[in-house]
Amino acid sequence: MNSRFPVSLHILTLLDGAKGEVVSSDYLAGSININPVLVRKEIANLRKYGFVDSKEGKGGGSFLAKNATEINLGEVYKAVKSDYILGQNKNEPNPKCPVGRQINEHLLGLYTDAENALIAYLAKQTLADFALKFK
Amino acid sequence: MNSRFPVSLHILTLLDGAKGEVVSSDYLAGSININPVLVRKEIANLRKYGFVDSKEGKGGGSFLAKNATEINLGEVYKAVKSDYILGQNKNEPNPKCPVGRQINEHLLGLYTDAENALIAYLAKQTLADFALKFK
DNA sequence: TAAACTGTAATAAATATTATTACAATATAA
DNA sequence: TTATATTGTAATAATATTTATTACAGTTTA
Repeated sequence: MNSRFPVSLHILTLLDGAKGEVVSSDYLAGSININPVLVRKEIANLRKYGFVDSKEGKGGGSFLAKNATEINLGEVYKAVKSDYILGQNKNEPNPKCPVGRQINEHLLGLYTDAENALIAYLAKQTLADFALKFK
Repeated sequence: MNSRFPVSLHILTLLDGAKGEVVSSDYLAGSININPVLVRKEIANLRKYGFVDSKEGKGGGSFLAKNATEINLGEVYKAVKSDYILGQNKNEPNPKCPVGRQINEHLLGLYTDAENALIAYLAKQTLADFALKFK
């Protein structure tokens, strides 16, 4: 499991706290304690999903492109997800076995529904709600 | 993300199909298409949780220790889970930053609730329900 | 007592993740 | 107009995780 969700949420929380001021990838990386290049990559993704925008050049950095009340955690999850939520076997199961032949199809159905249940839960909370927990 | 959940569910589905007959780790591994040693490790875990039992020696193998209607997929998930559901940053966030200092605590709260939502969904389905999908 | 298994440890190989280096492009401001 | 601070991104290296393999002792059966 990678750390893209917590890293993205950390970035978004910091940007929310900055109230429109731009924040550099170095500053963000310093709070998260990861390499700034990873932060910039993650920001590229958040930008792609319309959550943030960035300004290049000296004095540049990133800022929220939407109000924190308009970003829910289900959307953030969808923006970073890559793996199957409950894992996958990379090898092809045995097609000669009735279970092997059909399991991926049935796992996919299960995963789709399970992920929707998770997203529904996450979608109840906005970035604003999350950021409010910080004192 | 590892493949422990799909591997465990595959094993359990095969054992359900075997109707009490013992199934060898070699046979299970052949259907899943993974190494038999991994199957035996995963079976050791399923045994620890009381889902299966095994018989050593020639003609040995594993079998369900409970009725498939008494095993729900939420329990299976709990038996194999190791990672935080939405990932974790292994490096310690910056304690000098208010967000860095508190984020793990707030992520933990979020993850606990999110995982409970996922488990609640999975718990609605038994192994028997899942196995019934196979023709 | 040979054969077919499980259980498990140790190690190797493969894959995935994260970190680092490097540098072009961009914007600011002295 | 030029030095500086930044983003964007590619390439590579380092680290961590996952999976596979090898090896073998112990168990049970026939």
